[in-house]
Amino acid sequence: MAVKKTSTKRAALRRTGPARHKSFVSAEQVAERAGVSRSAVSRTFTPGASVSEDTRRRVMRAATELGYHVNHLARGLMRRSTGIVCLIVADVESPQTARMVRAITTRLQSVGKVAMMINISDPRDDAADALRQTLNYRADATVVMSGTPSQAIVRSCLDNGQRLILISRDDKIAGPHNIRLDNAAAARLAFAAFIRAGCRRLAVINSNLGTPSLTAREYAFVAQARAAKFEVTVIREGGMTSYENGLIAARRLFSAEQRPDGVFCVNDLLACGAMDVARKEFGLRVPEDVSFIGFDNMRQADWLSYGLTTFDQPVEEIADNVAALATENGTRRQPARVEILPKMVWRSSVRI
Amino acid sequence: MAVKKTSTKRAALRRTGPARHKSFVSAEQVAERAGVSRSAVSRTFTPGASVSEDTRRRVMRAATELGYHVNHLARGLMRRSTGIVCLIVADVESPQTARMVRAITTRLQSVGKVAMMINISDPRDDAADALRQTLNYRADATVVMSGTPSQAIVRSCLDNGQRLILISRDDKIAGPHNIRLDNAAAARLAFAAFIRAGCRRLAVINSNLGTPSLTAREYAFVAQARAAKFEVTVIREGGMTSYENGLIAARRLFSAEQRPDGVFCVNDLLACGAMDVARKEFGLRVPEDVSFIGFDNMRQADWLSYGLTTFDQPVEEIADNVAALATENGTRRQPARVEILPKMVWRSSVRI
DNA sequence: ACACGGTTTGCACGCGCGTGCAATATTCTG
DNA sequence: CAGAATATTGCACGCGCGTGCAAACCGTGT
Repeated sequence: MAVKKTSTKRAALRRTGPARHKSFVSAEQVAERAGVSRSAVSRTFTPGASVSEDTRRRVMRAATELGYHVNHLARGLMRRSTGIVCLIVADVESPQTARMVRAITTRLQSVGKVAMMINISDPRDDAADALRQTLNYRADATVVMSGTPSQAIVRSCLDNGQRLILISRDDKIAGPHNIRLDNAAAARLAFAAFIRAGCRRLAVINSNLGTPSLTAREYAFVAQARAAKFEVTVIREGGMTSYENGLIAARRLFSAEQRPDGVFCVNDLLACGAMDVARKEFGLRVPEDVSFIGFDNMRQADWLSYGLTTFDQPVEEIADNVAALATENGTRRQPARVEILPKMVWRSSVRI
Repeated sequence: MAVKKTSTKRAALRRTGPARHKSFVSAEQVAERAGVSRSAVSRTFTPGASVSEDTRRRVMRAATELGYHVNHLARGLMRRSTGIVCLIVADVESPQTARMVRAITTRLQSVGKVAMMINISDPRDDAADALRQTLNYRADATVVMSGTPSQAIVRSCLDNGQRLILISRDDKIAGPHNIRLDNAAAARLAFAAFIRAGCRRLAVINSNLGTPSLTAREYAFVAQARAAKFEVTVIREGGMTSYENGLIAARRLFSAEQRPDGVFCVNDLLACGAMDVARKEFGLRVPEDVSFIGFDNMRQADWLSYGLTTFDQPVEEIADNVAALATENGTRRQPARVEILPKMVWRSSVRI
């Protein structure tokens, strides 16, 4: 009884106290108004708990009248799970990344999670600061889409029981789940497509970023071509795989004596830039004079001005995997390794 | 002394107990290892608190050894602020939205906040579910970039003392902060530009979305043109202001007997679609045969294939305002009303 | 030796919530 | 109608943390 009294006093104090600062409604205030114990309020908002229909109604009424909303932070303190999933990303503005973010956040919401987004400025960053944030907010899982986390911080996440999902991080890091694309296989398909189209002077456009997955595309293409006794010009331009660097790279490429007739770009942004230079600045026709193949299948690849043949990153499938890994509860022995073969999307930038 | 003992026992139990489930390290475990009280640990991680250099070092050592990370959720329970800012968005994949999201999340991080992203499926949604999430996580502030929140849920947020920032929501909602663009002024500038270019047959391309800001652009343009005795064709196509709807709208527009020679598109995506159709499907030259003006200044507007004259949404300035409003602590009497005049960006899609 | 001012430390409480346990209310069975 | 079985409720504790308060400590001056 004494306890009840003090609690009532506290609640009353909050409403009329000197602080007067607007504050969130607590379960205790709802309980007081509904004339029940605080437990009853908790149980009303806990699916499967034992509450009579009568008290549930009274609680709900009081809750809506007061504008009560369960505090997920406090709830996360009790339950094992906070419902938060962190997304670590370097370039949300890039069309492909945005596409992936959309797919993942939407999918996560549909399984009752909420996405927290953490930007890192440099894709080559080790993302340590970002992962620390992740730990600070006790995220159920962390999805790393950019950056190459160091072994130390990865260990820290894993030791704390946090699920870690790496997307397209081809580095050899032990522990976390991994979702990757078969970049090499795609690059070999690209080479085959150029040969079938009759291309003889091949080129690759990449950036100096040095991300493993981008490098894998370049290397596999070059290796396959060299094995078939083809010359390949490799151009790496700038620090990001941006449209602008595609422009610059193409200018260098087409200013050379021997102009290539088949250009593999490690992503679509570079490809769009390169195609624009080929057409607007060198008067070349695509695909008659030069063929292009990109990677990602970003929305713009399908625009009339480009019609870019490319490889689709199946973002929905990736999102499904992320959601599954983020919500699974049974502790598995082995980290998952999902490998997806990107499908080639034929458009009009390669001769047939 | 007795209390100390039980707490020690608890900590020991956690490490070797039967649960064996990996769990996060708590301040108590750090305290035990460092041989200090838990308060000392708290104070070590609280800037400005009184801790001697000696204990601070010992705490830090124990913390890194154990892999301790302050639980921001529990901290948010005590402090007034959780550090979370919610972003409510409908179409993260749209280039302009992605651009804004990048600017805002980056800016928020630089002032010590972290962004939580909530997707809503339909921009016409009232975003009630999303705002409830916001309240559940006790976000310090909520930024609404899409959707038109109903007065009821807005009230609920405000009553709970949550800051609410609306971006480009021109609806008349009382209470929240508002950051908007002067759409009407921009539209009038567009009209003036067309006239100076010698355009006589004007048109507007819009969607059926009916978002107030989009509608404002259309209406202001039409009103200005009518006032100057010009005919204006208005085409509204589809439910979203997408590239694809730009294609469809332009096909209708240029199939008419009287082809327009100046087209104002309420955003850049529509404009790119429309330009592509004009050039590829109707063989028109831009800007010789027809001029285009868009809105947003998304990255693609500057691509060689488009060179679109448009109005810049100053995302950095908007992000600055958001960060300022999200962090201010003094309770202000009046909600802020920021109005920004978008600057015209001249490229090559309008004759000069 | 003592007093005094300043710094550091530990205790204890509360933030808002979920949940095991025992007490109580309700329904069912014979 | 008694007694058992079940459904509901309240109590009390703990989740991990910040912080006011008083005790303990340290150095200096007399």
